[in-house]
Amino acid sequence: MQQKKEIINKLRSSNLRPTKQRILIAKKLFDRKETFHFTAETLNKAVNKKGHARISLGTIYNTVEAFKRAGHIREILTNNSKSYYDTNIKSHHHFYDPSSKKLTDIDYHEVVLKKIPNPPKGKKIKDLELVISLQKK
Amino acid sequence: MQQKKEIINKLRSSNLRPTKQRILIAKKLFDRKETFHFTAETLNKAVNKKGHARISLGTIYNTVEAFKRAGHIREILTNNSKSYYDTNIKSHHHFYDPSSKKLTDIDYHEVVLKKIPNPPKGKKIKDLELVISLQKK
DNA sequence: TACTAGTTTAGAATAATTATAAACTAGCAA
DNA sequence: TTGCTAGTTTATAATTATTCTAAACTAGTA
Ligand SMILES: [Mn+2]
Ligand SMILES: [Mn+2]
Ligand SMILES: [Zn+2]
Ligand SMILES: [Zn+2]
Repeated sequence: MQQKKEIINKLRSSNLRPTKQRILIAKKLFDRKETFHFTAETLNKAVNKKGHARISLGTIYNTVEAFKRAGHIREILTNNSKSYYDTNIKSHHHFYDPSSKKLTDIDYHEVVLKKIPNPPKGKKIKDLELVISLQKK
Repeated sequence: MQQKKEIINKLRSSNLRPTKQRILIAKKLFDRKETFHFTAETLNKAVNKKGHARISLGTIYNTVEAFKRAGHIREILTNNSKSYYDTNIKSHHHFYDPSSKKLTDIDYHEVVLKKIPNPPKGKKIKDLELVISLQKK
């Protein structure tokens, strides 16, 4: 759970002015216990609930991109037409349920890779993501 | 390397009429030594080179979808805005180089998973894809 | 050869995202 | 405190990838 102060610091530390909109979006994203997996659309819905000042969709996109560049969120692999983002920025894996289009975290240590191939010449591994797609049993 | 006959059989066996367009696309896709990773756009370019009868982009999309449904190609995980497809339909993994946006196959046996988590209740694993993103060393 | 269901096509429609440019505001300085 | 300005937000237009539509075409069969 992140206080407003912390959120403002987080924004300042990444050279993002703590505007009303960014603070509200950051609260929605980071002021929660569990990891949040979202798209621009779901974030927009979450943020533009009754009782809040309305935030334009443009700002949703701008802010998601800014938070991503700043490393506060990461984009997840899917083969959906929409981009999916994750408030869990640690390297980790996912279950993907195509029927609900929902992602679930798998902790990095829940997966043990006994053997992986060497990266091609001149390249090193930046990240390693496993997606386990599910189906009805 | 697939002969025209084989290609026609492949189409027939999946209830796809072997039209001029489908045969040409299938040749481009399957009549080659290595795995082919492509998007609708790259396939369209490959197929609509000089010397060939022109195939509409609509047909490219229709055919890719039909081949995918028939199991002749599979869609790959990326976080690109375009859909990526693969002529390698065996379960396998990929290196992804964000700078070139190119995928490279990793044979299934090049990766050994020593431990994976149990799928949630009522679900089983349909597929398991690992993507290793690369960066300059 | 003629029929018909399936296919192709150009073009329109849709969906997600990005660009534009005018109005607004956070942070700083006079 | 006020004014300035660079950064930000917003509505709206533009772009990009993909899907839809419906008319023209054709593979397979009778
Ligand atoms: Mn994708
Ligand atoms: Mn994606
Ligand atoms: Zn996650
Ligand atoms: Zn592959």
